[in-house]
Amino acid sequence: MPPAAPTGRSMPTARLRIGGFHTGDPTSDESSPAVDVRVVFFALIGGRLVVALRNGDDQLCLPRGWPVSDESLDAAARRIAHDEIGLSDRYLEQLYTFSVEDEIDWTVVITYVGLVGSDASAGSRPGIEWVPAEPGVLCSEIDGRVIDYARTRLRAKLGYTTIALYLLPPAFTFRDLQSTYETVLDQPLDKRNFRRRLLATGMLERTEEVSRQGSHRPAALYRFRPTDDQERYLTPAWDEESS
Amino acid sequence: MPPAAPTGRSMPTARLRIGGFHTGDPTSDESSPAVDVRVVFFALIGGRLVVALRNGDDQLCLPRGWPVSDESLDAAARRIAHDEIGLSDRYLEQLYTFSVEDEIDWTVVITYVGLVGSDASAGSRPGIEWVPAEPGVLCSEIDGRVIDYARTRLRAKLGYTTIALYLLPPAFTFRDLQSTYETVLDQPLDKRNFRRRLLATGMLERTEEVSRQGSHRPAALYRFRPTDDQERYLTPAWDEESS
DNA sequence: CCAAAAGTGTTGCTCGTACACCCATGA
DNA sequence: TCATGGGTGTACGAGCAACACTTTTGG
Repeated sequence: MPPAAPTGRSMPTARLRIGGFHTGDPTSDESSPAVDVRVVFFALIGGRLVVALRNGDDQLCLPRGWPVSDESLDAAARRIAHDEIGLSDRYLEQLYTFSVEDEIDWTVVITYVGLVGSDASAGSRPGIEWVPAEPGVLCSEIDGRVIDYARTRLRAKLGYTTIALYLLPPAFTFRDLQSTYETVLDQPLDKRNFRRRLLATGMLERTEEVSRQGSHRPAALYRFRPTDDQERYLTPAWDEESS
Repeated sequence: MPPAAPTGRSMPTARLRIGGFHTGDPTSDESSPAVDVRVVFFALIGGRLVVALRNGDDQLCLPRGWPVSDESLDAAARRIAHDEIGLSDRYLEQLYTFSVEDEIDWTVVITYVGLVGSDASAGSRPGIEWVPAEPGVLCSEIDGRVIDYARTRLRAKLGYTTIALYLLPPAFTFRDLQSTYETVLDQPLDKRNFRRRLLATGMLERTEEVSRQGSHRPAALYRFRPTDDQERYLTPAWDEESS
């Protein structure tokens, strides 16, 4: 089980809450934590994996917000995606939940990972900064660890799912695809084996178009087959939309 | 993204909340959800995979509790393990977090999976019932889905980790081990291949003792090597112990 | 015609799977 | 000696990793 780790100096917000109550249990007036949702948005910019950070109290921090009533946690995460990144319809997955406490606040933090097409950085709201997703990102320690963990999971998941899709534009060359994998996995891959393996999955579809750039042979453009229902492995098929 | 899924016929909603607000926003006195932690405890009893349920309002439900201040979520889950199952030092892993809402309550539920040695059912508190972990368990619909999902994850994880360890007594025969896998995976396995594969992992250590029972050749007893630090795959290496 | 990236096959090895018989014991 | 489960080896196929040259284009 996850061994103890530092408690994290997170945000002094002033927020009190009274009454965590419970079905059947009448002890209804103890303090109970605030809840907030944070999202690690990844994108590929200039061949680097980057995350979206915004200004926090005294340093950069992950985009965040609170769920409102009548809103599932997933919906809250989607809303944050929309409000902060201007992001429409992308990949979003729950990561982990933990609690943070300091002298003032007690907060339960539900974290998500979101993937954004490389273009979307353009559409992101002002106040959002895209910084390289390497260990030691300038942000709170807690958020830094969340980012590291998110990256680890992204890497692991790239192996057995099609989520790379969400980091790429609708049409892409094999080189684009391979670079994406190489960037996220942080290791070089063999061109022929990569091509063979990806083609073997049947996820790819070659389009008529080609990408001409530079004085060399043009590259065929591919897209993902609309068979995109396998990236949900290890995520519950239920999540109640309250509303 | 987990597309909207069965909305769960739970909860018609009343409960209003205004304004999801953000860092820097001082609107601090709106309602915020209660938080509770539920644990799906699995054990093997009589060759069946069973879960621990306790009496809820009108039906069985998962063992649960709320985190108190100065207590991490993991610690809360451990406390529940101790209070409800009388469980000391076993495997516990976070599963998923979601929110539930009805006319009265708005709750964020953090779920865990716990694994219990087959013996431990004896030590469980009165009021706990161990029921077969099959789809359609008699409990609330929400809890039922949590159990199903927990089982799915357990099954998946058995493939690439050593968690089977926690469902077995300290010493066990190869048959015990194989039955455990077969029960959880719900499929028969080849004896020789199973043995070879498990030995190849190097996790097992043959003890001097044997298990004599029945009129046939006694079986060698094995135990897991104290190399038990790999079952944390896909779980963050950090989790703040507040306290 | 040159530079630069696109595209293409084969081979060896590893790992998983299928499969059947002898062994040790208690009754 | 018999019934019962414990314990063992081999052969095939699938899939992955390593590896180098030809093709097409723009300049």
